[in-house]
Amino acid sequence: MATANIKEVARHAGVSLGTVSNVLNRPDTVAPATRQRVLDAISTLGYVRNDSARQLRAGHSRTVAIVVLDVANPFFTDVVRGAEQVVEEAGAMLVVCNSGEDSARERRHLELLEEQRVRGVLITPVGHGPQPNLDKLIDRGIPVVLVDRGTGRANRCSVAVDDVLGGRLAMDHLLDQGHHRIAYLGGPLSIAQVADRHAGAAAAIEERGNGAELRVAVTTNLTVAAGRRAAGELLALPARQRPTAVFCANDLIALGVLQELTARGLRVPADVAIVGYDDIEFADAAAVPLSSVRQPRDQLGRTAAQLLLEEAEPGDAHRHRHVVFQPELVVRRSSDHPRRTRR
Amino acid sequence: MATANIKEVARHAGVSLGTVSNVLNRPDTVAPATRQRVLDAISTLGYVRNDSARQLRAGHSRTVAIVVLDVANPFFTDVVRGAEQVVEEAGAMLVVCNSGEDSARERRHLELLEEQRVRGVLITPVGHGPQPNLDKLIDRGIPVVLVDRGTGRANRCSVAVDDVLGGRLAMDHLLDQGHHRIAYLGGPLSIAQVADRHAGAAAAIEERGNGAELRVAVTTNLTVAAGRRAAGELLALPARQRPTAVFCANDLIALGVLQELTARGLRVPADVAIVGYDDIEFADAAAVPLSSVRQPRDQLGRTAAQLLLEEAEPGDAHRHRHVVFQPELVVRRSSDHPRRTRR
DNA sequence: CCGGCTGGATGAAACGTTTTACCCGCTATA
DNA sequence: TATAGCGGGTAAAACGTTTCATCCAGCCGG
Repeated sequence: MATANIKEVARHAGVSLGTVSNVLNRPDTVAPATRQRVLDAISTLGYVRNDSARQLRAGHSRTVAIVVLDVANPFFTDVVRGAEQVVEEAGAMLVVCNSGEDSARERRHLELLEEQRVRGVLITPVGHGPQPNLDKLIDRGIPVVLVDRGTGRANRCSVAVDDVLGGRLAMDHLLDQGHHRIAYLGGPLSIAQVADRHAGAAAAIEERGNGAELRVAVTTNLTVAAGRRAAGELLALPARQRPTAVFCANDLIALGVLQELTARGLRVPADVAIVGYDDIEFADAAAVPLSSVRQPRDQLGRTAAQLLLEEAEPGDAHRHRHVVFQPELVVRRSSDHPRRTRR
Repeated sequence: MATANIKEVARHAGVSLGTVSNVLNRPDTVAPATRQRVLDAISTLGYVRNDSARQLRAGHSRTVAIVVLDVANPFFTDVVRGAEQVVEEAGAMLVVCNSGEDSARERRHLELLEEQRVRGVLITPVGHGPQPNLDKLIDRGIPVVLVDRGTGRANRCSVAVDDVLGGRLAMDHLLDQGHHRIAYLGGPLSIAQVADRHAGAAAAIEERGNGAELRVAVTTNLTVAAGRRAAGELLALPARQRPTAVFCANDLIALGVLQELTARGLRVPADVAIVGYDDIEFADAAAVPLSSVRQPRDQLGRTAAQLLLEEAEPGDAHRHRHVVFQPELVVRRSSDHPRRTRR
């Protein structure tokens, strides 16, 4: 069932091969009558363009790749959706590759993508070190845009969200509500995001905390179970040292805290207020809807894709840009309970 | 920076173009000395195979596509991970396409994939009707495997999970625990999965319920909020008509039920037992860990990919198969509380 | 010494497009 | 009337592989 090719279409329509190509690519340059004959031939033969041949001629494909650390992570799925939208509008195709935090798989993907002569690559690289693979791609003239990683590099564009600002927003809100003893829960601090969010929180309290105190409890990871444990430790403190508000490095921790506090008979937000981070889908559906810092994830993807397509555009010199988005605080019941200020 | 091609490599190594190709594809047929010369040339020139040309010659690509209804849905992300594994082991590449439940986008994806001459397509089609697009692909000789949909078709393979059995498992478990008044919560019934799970539950109670009663509450959708509302309605019943156990069509509903019951002062599982469906990540992390029916999602993906690759294998006639997996009940605290049987 | 075989290498064809240079007949303009 | 321009079309080259038929040199058995 060898699929019909352009030559057969031409023969069938009684025109030359070039004309068929014109019908396909520049329909307005061919007379309506012939155009119709060609279209008829195409449909009766069930002709389908052969993209390999097309790419071979063009020198590059019309696909853009995105390499994510984990396809199952909601952060990345949203980024993918955003990127997808832009890429498809541009008539290209987005292929999603999963490195699974494994740099060997990442490298293998990049090699395959290079063989395919992809138009460009959006990527959140594994790790934070130097990236010879990516440099190689860039040397070859394949545009690369970094997603949520290492904003500084000169030879590529990047998009990211300002985690320091996110920490600041959360803390400002808690201070506004009149809290004075506040805890930051999350870890390990080797994760850049965890450290940045803490830095923002610390800065806010320094600048306008008016003597408020920030207690940091480092967790081993960012899970619900870790949140429960951390909450348990807070509860072990004597009542008047106990924080009246906690800011968690992500929503999973926050949900764990919420569960443990509730189970031990404390009321949220009356006894303890909680603010999470990421605004995952469950934040709104929690027993007490969770305040959280939301990142514009799909916009991250959209912008990354736009930068990439812009860079891939032939012709005019492209200047690399580093776009930083601002997160946004979503206040829900878990922290919506002003306290009378007592000092 | 036009990338070096095979001809330049040949010139650089002082051999013919065909020899380079042999080094790449059948290294053992070329003498060690020349082979080494060629490899050196390849590395000094930074040569990278051009996949378009290769595909053009071969007539088809080495990629397999999976078209899912929603990239962000954990069900599909797990299926993708499973498929990915198998496909990559076979040296091919998996591209993930997202139809977003939109049949126009689905069609567009299939068209593009056909232009790319993909090796095969794994797909959960939008809707349940006839699928002219897929039939067209199959006519062209491109293997298609259906995922979690319409098991019966003769001209393609399929993989699915037995939802009727899943309903049965849940209900058997609740009956085993001594429950007599049980509710099934979920909807709309137009969703095949919701209907099948109910059918299984109803069959179980019919066969061995010994007079037990199944009350069905149809919800408008499968969300936490719907679960809360449904739970509220159950609570409105007079205490002795109130079910002592609920089986929910998915975990979101179940979580909603859990929240509402807890908020109204009922204990789970002492007052009301709950069983969910899907075993999402949060099931285990809920305030009361949730019993749930688990589907072998990644195995679904793995098997689908295997069937596809088998069918794509040239040569021997392939017989289409329909593989049905059995779900598994995971018992956690939310239903682990035997009642003394009173009649 | 010859015929046949073999390991190793070669050259050219073929895959299906897109693009470029070119051609033809016609009309409008100087 | 010569010329330029134009709409509509054609032929052929080029893209980078893979494969297949061919070739060559050396070797072995007879």
